[in-house]
Amino acid sequence: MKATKAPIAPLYQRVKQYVVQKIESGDLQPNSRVPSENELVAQLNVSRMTANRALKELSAEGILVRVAGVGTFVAEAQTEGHLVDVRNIAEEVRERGHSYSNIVVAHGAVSVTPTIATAMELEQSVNSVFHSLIVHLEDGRRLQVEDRYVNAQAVPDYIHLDLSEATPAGYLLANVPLHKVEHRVRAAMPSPEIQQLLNMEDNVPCLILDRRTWSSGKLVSVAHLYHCANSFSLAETMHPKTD
Amino acid sequence: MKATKAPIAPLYQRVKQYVVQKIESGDLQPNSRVPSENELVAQLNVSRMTANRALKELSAEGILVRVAGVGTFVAEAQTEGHLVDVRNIAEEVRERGHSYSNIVVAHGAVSVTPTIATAMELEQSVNSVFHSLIVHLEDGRRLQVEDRYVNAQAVPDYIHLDLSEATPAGYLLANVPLHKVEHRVRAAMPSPEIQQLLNMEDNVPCLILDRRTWSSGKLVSVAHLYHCANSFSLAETMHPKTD
DNA sequence: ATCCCAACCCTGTATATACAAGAAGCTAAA
DNA sequence: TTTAGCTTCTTGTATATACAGGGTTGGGAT
Repeated sequence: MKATKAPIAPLYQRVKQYVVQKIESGDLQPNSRVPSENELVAQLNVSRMTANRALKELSAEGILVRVAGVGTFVAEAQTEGHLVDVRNIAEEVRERGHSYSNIVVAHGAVSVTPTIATAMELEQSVNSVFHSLIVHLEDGRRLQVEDRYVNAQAVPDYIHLDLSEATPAGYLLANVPLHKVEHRVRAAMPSPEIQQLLNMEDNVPCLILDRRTWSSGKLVSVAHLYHCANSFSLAETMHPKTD
Repeated sequence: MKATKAPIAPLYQRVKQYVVQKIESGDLQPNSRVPSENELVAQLNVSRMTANRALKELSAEGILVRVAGVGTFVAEAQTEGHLVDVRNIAEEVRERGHSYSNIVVAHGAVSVTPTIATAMELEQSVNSVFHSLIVHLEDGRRLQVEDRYVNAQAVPDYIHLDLSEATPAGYLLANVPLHKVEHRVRAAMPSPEIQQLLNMEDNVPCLILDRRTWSSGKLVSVAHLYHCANSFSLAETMHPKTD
């Protein structure tokens, strides 16, 4: 064909976008059938190879599932986090091309309990820490509950953070040099509160990432990040050096 | 009746293999230039589109880096601190000063199901893989259930492994060079079989580590490692570089 | 000597075409 | 009724062709 004047984005990317739009708008639900290559050819006036590339890449990205001889379908939402990185969840979501939003359940100072004091390596004289409880959403879907405690001595301005503008992780990464990080991954059944915040069905476990960060030898923050195990896993691929 | 066909991998995969071999053999070092699309056309007698697909996919996998107008180069090997080591569980237990033992539930060849074929990236001609199901014990306590599938073509001697003497991970680490590892951590409720093998109470989730290993571009083994979430978690501490 | 431009090689994108193979449904034969 | 085969739709692979645009290099004009 003679089309293609000054394409802002490559054609195959616009085809991808066309399909993604239909998914994100709710027009196409998980497991529903997406247009076949030949249907995209007819609808969008592109060649089959271009439609093939678009669907193939969306399949490689885990957005779609293709079955030879049957068709192409919307994949079950299954988010994959990174094992190693200390990342800002808002950035991760946006990098996947999705929209980020959050719900702030709590954000203020709380008095120290023995459990908190131990986890945060606090001295006896400290009797107050900051606490935030936030639900992070990806395309409106409840992805993560962040239950975070912050050392008020180390980051006194944390309490003034506007959580509609920034995430705790983003703020801390930008304002406190990171000297040591401890990660722990565990599984557990959700408490009723967590279950409700994540909209989880009964009898489904949580995958929990506990993260503690230090700066200049002082513990800065403890975060418990809860995810519904049905729709979240942590993954990484590495290429070891050949010995 | 089917006509006699060569049960071989698609051409673009063989081109990928051709390039990966050169890298893993040390023939091509990081940052060195790999054959251009047109050079592959001449060397392998394939079309440029096929060479393009091979290089494009290797680029997407992080093996190569492509620069328009310049060429294609071997990517720097990424080796950083990882949450999950590829370790031998028997060694880990003994390093903790405890006694290691195991129960072999199954060890033999099984026929390939579609699920297995997909997970193991098997070609259609392959209809049998090795399978082991082992319970690993630490001081008599059931620590981990290892549900492992091994590519029989890649490691034909695996089936003769004496599991009372060695673990699958130990054997594979010692006998197959490791070129790529994929880890996935997830949580799920145990199947009745897993629950029984781990002696788990009701309503307790599993923490599951899925590990896939490749050598010379071929998938060698898929392992599902099940742990009782009440008594197991994954942890790591790291010291980030100060930027 | 310096600067500009044309030639050339590289990757990136787009199309038309072709055949193979998987899956499902319909039809006709047993 | 059951079964075997045919048709048709789907994805998967492979090729030839074309043009666009980035990057390098070298030659020629100034």
